[in-house]
Amino acid sequence: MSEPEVLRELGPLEAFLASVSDAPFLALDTETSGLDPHKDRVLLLQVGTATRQVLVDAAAVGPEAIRAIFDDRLIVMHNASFDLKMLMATYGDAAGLRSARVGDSQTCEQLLRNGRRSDVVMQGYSLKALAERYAGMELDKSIRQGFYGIQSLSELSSTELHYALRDVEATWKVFASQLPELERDGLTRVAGIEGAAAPAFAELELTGFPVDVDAWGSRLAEARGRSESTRRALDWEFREVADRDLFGGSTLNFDSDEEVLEALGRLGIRVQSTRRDALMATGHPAAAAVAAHREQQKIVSTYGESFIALAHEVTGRLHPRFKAIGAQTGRSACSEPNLQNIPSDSSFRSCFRAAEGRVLVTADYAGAELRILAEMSEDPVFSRAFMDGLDLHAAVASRLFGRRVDKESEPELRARAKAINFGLAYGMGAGGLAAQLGIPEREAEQLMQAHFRAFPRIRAFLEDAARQALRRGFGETMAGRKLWFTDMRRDGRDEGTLTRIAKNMPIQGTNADITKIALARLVRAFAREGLKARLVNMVHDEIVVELPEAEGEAGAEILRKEMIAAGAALLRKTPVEVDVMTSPSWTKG
DNA sequence: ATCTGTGGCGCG
DNA sequence: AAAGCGCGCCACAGAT
Repeated sequence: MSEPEVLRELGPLEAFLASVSDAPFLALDTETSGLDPHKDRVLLLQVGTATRQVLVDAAAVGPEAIRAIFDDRLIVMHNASFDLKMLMATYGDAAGLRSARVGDSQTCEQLLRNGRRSDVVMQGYSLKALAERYAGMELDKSIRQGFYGIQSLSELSSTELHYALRDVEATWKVFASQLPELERDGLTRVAGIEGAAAPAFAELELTGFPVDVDAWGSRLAEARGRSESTRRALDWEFREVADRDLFGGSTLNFDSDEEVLEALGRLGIRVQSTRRDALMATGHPAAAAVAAHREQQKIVSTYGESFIALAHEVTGRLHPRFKAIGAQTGRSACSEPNLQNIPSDSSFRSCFRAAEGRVLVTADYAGAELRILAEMSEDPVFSRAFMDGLDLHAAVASRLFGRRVDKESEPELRARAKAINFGLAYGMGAGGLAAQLGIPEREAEQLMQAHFRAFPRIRAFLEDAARQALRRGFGETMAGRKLWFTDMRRDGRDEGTLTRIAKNMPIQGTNADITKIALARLVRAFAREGLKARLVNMVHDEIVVELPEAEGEAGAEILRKEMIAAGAALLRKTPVEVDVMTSPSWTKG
């Protein structure tokens, strides 16, 4: 085996790029010294096609090499956001990665397999697995361990360099095989959306969400105080039926459902579950005390030490992992920590503060899912309400209850309509609606009937979505993202659950499509306008950006404009509204 | 000592 | 009081 050549200058790289200029796309891979862009770096760049690849010493070249590679070409990576994140950290803004044209063989595979049996059976979406399936190539991923912790390329063996080249070859072949399949399944557009959003997800992870660790600690201490007090209340409520420890507290473990149910039973309270609503429905103070304590414990445990310990030792910020396709609907997911389930009141949210001299701009789509439902169903009342800029829940309430309803005069009726809009739209039953509204089931039943009479298009659309899922075997969003139902019974999901998923997926998934289009447009717009704005969080229909105070106004306008444009790209008839707020800290939408 | 599944609950 | 959908994280329980 000959020693692969490692390029160290721009000239030879440009010559190589010229020699493959006929290729419809190039594949790119990197080898890094580790996974943390704030501690590790790119060591090696590999770029090429199925037949020709080169290696580039990452330390020997500058951002102009990255620009030369990307240069408005389609560049395909496997799990693109990781490579982009490392490249952004290594080469900075001058590399122009925020305007890159990107394809991602990993997300493409997720799009192709979404809900299909192979999605379940296949061992993940690793390049190794796909290379085997698509190209019959054997990749030995253990070789990659050899790169971690090394200081320079000279430590790499010729074997390791050959393996690095094979990863590019495999990525190219996999993507080339995926292209006709994407075309066949009508997924080309959404594959483009996912690729375009990859730089945005890279930026989200790289930049991180700025958090005031001291302020967080104070909020946590307050929550602990409340937790101690709810605990004392519990000890009192259960004093007759629990043993005491040395300090007079009860020895009951209130985190154990079994023990709690048993103890409640000894107090004469029969309840089937320790869910909050079940406890509250008993009307017993001891049950309410359990619910109150659990609420505090949830805060202390989920948003406690382990959460804030994730603040990065170098940046002091939270750098979560975003899964671009985290749900079968197409939604993203976030972990370590999850920044998509921070309590919505201001207690913890206000601890997310922009760095000195900067501000946060928070922008969220107003009523996104209901606008999508209006667009897809073409229901005249829903559509008219949005076109006229009306309050939809109030409009629906007026129609349902036969009199004028607005937020101020009839908050109760409006709240009912809101619960109906959100619940019934996705197949909630009369029982669920009754529980939600605290009304008898008979009344809920009548409310449902009235809703379906008043909005026949909503019902027809949802039932059609369920029917199509069974007949065609898949549901789809407005961008063509699909979820296959043919193999979903395997998960032991019953017919009812499947129809509800079928009703919900096009709506939730279209929302995800729109937000991803917006993310992609935003990073490009910020780069184009030369702003120092950075994406720092996204929560399904909300995007948070951090930028210098002086850029605040311009940045806020770009956010509004690009998010609205993203909505209009899919919703042709229904107007989209975006609420934008600028503040030193994260504010509730 | 770890692993897996479950119930519960934070968010959209 | 198993059912409106989608996540991730916590603690428990039962297993290895």
